[in-house]
Amino acid sequence: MSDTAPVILVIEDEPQIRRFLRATLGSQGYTLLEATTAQEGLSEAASHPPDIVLLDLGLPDMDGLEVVQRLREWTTVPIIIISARGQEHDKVAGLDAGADDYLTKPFGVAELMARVRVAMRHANRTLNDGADSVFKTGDLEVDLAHRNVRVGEKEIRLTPIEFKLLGLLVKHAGKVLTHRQILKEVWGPNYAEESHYLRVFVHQLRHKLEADPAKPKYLVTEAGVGYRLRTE
Amino acid sequence: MSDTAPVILVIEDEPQIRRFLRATLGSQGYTLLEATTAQEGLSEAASHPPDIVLLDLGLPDMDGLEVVQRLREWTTVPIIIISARGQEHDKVAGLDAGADDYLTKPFGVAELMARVRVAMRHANRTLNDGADSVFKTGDLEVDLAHRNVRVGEKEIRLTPIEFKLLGLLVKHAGKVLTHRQILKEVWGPNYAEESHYLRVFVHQLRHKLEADPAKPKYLVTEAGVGYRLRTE
DNA sequence: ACCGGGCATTAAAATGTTGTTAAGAAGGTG
DNA sequence: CACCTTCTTAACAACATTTTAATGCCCGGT
Repeated sequence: MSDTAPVILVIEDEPQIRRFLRATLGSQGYTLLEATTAQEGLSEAASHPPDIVLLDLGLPDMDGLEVVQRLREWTTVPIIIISARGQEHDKVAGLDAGADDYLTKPFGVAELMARVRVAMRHANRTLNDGADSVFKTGDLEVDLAHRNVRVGEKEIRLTPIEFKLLGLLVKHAGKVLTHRQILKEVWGPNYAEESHYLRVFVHQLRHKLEADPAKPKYLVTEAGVGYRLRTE
Repeated sequence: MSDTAPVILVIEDEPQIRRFLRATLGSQGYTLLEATTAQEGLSEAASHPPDIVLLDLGLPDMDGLEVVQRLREWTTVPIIIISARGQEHDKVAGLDAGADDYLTKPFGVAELMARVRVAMRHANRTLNDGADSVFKTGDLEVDLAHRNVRVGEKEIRLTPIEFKLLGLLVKHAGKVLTHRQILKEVWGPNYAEESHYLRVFVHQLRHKLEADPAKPKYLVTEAGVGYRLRTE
């Protein structure tokens, strides 16, 4: 299985810092996406939704705070601001705009890495409060933290998108998610109307998870609305 | 959204800083719990679970990291460390032990408040899916947010229009809604006169919800006027 | 008791949504 | 570069919901 490494999007115009981040984060097993302008960063985030965003406030083409706001219109991905501006009011503005953390340059690698780990914890902490993070219903068992899925005794292999889709359903188990909600979360906001993607992947998931894919027990259709993962 | 003020537990031995936090946080509408030792802090957290913990690492009776670990054994409450130790390895250790943020003394009030707000955002997000309002009357249970409906133990599946219609009735439970009101809300303003639509769907709803559809208990007809969802 | 107007019931046609399949493109890996 | 997996795309089949229409029922007024 191509071990799905967490994806970090770096939006930063200074090549030196990008190189530095590429080296340190890359060596820790993260996959890096890079953008050198705000525009590029926003569209990159939309087309390849990352697990974490590292954002430099001092971009040439747009105010960093606006970038935060634009991201927050559709995603709750952790945003860590990296900025040369260390004034308190800058930090407050950044955090209140929706960022999750704020690091002032120059910063230490170790601290950055630790704060990235905190962000990963938050991202992975699904909506179940403190309880064990394995979801069970019937024969189906989904361990979000360890990224594995079982039906009965059998381990199920899922592709990245399949897992993301199932993960989303698990996080909102019992609740109906609309096609648009799912598409925006899994594929990114540009795909909100591409509901045929969803059909294909729901089909594949059922094929892997359901005893009788034609009569799904877990991943049920709410016709005209969306899909739902049934709880017992 | 609880109507009660968020509770912040401050574990800090220096009276000055406690006083300072009491003043600033208190004036922002937070309720403060205070503990001056690690022991006290741990038992306070256990007996009155707070929404956020502010933890000083330099406590007299126990290492701050151990406090974090002990808390993390049972709670995911946001922990913000406040410490005089500003060395990078201290921060890394604190964050990796399970803290969510790390502020070095001396810190600005505004930044602390902003980071508390970030923590509150995180804490609230986990609750969002849980307890929305579910409407109940007799055996009927309607959860608008999750979009599901039950009668007794049995899950009822509704089509989009059926659900919209029932949802409207739930939102105005107990009140009579005229045919025109319902038609305008559910089908749109151009359908205000098409009352036969309504009859068909009321019939279908009753068929799915009522024990005896001919003698409706929940969805009752107000002859000459409209329909009403009966409350108990 | 009869009539009429609103209401309930039913079912088939029309419309819209979802499921299925397969082939080709893209991406990653050795 | 050649392999493999995964993703995208498209076309068609299967299904569910909504609309439409026709019929029968109940109740109050005369």
